[in-house]
Amino acid sequence: MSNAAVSEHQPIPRMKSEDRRELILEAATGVFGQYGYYGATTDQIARAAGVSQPYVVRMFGTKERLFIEVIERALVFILRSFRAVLAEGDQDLRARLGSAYVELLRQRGLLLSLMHSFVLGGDPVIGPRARQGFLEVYAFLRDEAGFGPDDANRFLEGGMLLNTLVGLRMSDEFETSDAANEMLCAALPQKLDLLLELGKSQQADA
Amino acid sequence: MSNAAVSEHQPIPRMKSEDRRELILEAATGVFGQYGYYGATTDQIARAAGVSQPYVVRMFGTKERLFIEVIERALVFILRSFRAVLAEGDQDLRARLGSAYVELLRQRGLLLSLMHSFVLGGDPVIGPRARQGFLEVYAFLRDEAGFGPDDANRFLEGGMLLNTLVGLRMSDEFETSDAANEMLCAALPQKLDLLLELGKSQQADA
DNA sequence: GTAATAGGTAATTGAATGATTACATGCTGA
DNA sequence: TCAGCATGTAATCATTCAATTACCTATTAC
Repeated sequence: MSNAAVSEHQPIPRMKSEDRRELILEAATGVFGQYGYYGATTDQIARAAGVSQPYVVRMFGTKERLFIEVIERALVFILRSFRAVLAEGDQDLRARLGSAYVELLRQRGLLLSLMHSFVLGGDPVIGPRARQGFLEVYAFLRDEAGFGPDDANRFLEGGMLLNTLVGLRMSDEFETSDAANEMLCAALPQKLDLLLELGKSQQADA
Repeated sequence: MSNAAVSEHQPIPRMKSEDRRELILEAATGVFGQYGYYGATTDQIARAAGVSQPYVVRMFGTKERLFIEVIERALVFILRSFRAVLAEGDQDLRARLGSAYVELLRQRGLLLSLMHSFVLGGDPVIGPRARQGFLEVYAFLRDEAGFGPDDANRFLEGGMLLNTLVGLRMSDEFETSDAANEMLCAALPQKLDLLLELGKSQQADA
């Protein structure tokens, strides 16, 4: 064995808390997306972010506040992504917004964390934020994208089915069930490849 | 105070376990629908059913098995309700099935328990059951109701948005938010009254 | 250089919760 | 009528988990 510099006490570098915050939010988005608000633990999130459990709690105060930050951040991502689409012109807007929505699946857990918040609308803290977030998206579609009530509704319907199919991991059945195959093809006219690809990579994780 | 018959030891009547089972499943459907699989506790369910917590666990073995039974029972309700619609003729089938689906909201927590199972598709036990249930509904639409892939998809899209709006308790904002008002009107062409009515009664519960 | 501050963790705690055990009592058939 | 089974509960256990405390060490400002 080399004896050089073995016990040299080299300092462990530290990150700016703002960066660490972002890492934790990203990890939390993934874990909340998979297990939901109650099912996810601060310890799982901490490990996914590579920090200790107390650090997570200290940085966000409570698990509840962390979850709120996760869904508010998710909403910012969605609206930013939608506005970018809008800035590129208004041809085929519906399809391009849909496409942008599907692309958000790349941010692991983002749409699913939101979905979990949507089904907890009865919660006194989470509920109001979740409703507000949903209504912000609706307001975007109506006021910025120029959709009428029916088009906005159609768009949201498609989004919620997509979220559900992703939550269900329906892509797992793509090859084993004809019905699943057909349903996924109908639900994702384009972008099916993206869903399948992400499905495989997350199987590898687990 | 009257002294008559005070300590008369009158027996506490007992229920057949099959009936009790049904009571518990109904209570569990409501509690799981509100809090989700992880958020609901066996104690809450027991209290809602008017029995002790150990009784719930003993009857179903584990909380997980209880949840599985809840979602399988929910699916039976849905398909029974859909088949009843089918038996009444095939005019306006889409609208009548949609109407029957909304009526299922009367069974408190039924659609929401399912929705919670859908977003836990990554769970090794819940996931497969949830996917199977969803695919059964799809198979009904295609094979029994005679929908094509696109119509079936449209139907499911509408269903998932309805589930989401119910989970969000969006009806709470019906009077306070123009956007919510408009969205709900677009999403539930008929049957809006039912949603609002149920929303009020469940506010009274809480 | 050296306080002071910021970025972190190990150890622990207190409450919640699913599950188990032991026990009590109503019901039913021979 | 009474033995055996079914219906049910009180008490408790073992675990998990969010939160707290106490402490350590980079980094930074002066």
